[in-house]
Amino acid sequence: MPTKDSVRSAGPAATAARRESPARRRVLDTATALFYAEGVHAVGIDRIIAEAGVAKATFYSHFPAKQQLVHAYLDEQYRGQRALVDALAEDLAGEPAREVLLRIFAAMAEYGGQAGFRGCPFINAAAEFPDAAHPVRQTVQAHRAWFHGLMADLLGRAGDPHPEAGAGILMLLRDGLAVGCYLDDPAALRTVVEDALERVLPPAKA
Amino acid sequence: MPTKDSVRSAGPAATAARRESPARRRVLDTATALFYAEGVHAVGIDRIIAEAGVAKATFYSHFPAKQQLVHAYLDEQYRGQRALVDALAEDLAGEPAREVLLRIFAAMAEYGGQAGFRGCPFINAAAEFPDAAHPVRQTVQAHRAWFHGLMADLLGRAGDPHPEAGAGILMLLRDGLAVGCYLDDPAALRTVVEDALERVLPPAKA
DNA sequence: ACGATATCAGACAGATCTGTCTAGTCTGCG
DNA sequence: CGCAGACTAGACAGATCTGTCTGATATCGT
Repeated sequence: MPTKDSVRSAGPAATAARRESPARRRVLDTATALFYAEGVHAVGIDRIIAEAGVAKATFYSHFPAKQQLVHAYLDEQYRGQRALVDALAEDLAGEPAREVLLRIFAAMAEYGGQAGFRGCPFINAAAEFPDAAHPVRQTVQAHRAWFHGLMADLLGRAGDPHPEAGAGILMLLRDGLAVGCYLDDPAALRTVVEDALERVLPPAKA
Repeated sequence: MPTKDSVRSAGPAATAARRESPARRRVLDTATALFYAEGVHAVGIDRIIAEAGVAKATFYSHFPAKQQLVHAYLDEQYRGQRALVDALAEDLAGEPAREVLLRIFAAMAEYGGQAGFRGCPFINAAAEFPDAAHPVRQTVQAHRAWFHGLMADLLGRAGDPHPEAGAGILMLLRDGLAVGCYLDDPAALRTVVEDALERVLPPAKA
């Protein structure tokens, strides 16, 4: 059996499995923390490379420009959120879909209560990128489309007669929850969102 | 009867009635358009004074620093939104409170569908200012407290048994509506938010 | 006419930003 | 050993940003 390294440029699988440079990872981790905590435009390359402990030339060998780093940051957030929620849904595969929805929102509310929570990275990034055609905005769209689809799917399985309409409402609640956990009291929002879901979701099967 | 100008430093009324410098107004109008459309950090002073047709010294004679301009921008947004919504509520003084709520949300959804809509200026500004103690963030808080209070008040008058709980939900819907009108399809959201309100609000009196 | 005030045009300083480039170091593999 | 690739340190260019300052011009009340 060949080691990963012995398989070189032998197809897409090899490409995907290629180990990530530690310098690149450090840069992306640092950028993720800073971009999220302070905003994309407020954080300069110099600061990222200083805090990541990476030389400038190294940075530019991994990312052609800052824009690509921003895009990589958001893309990773998208993949990460998806993986997290998908894992949660898989854990609850036996539960009724309505319960899965409740748990997803509960998880989001709990996450929004953690120290350092600063809202939804996609909403925040969209605020800084007005051009809807920008790659950053396209990742935001991808994230929204995924979440909307997931909501519609779960609503359908929960017996909602109009899953698409309901998904729109759950999207409102999701965005409101993210914003509210940043700007208002996250602890209070936990019960608020529970209450909202009770009013919005189709009643649990008797 | 004295003219406005003949009354000088004769009390708070005179101060409030003092005419605004046209240059200052031009600066604030230009800044409002640019900050909202492109974000605060993305727009520099040079650009604002160029597009406002104002000299740099003039700008700095009216605003000690950019921060004050940003604050003035948000403050004016806050006052403007309040005035608009209060005027709407006054127009509908005869209507039941439930109807007033529906109309407020309908107005917001319609506003969010206009070309150039780029989300809620307060949410967007908050995304760019991480420090909760910053004056900008305090204006954001003031706006949120006002809207939350208005919602609770109207819900109370609409016969909701738990107006505070309901106001939290309406806050979720408001934030979600603003974000959604920016990032999704505003036309579709009009019916979505109507639908959500029907599920959330206490039923209309028979 | 005169003085106060507002405004304009633009140079300037100092910081910071992005991105390029040079030159040297370290590491692992054949 | 010898070489290739990844990395480091930091100078540098060119743009841009905030904020200050000088000096000229226009307006307006008295």
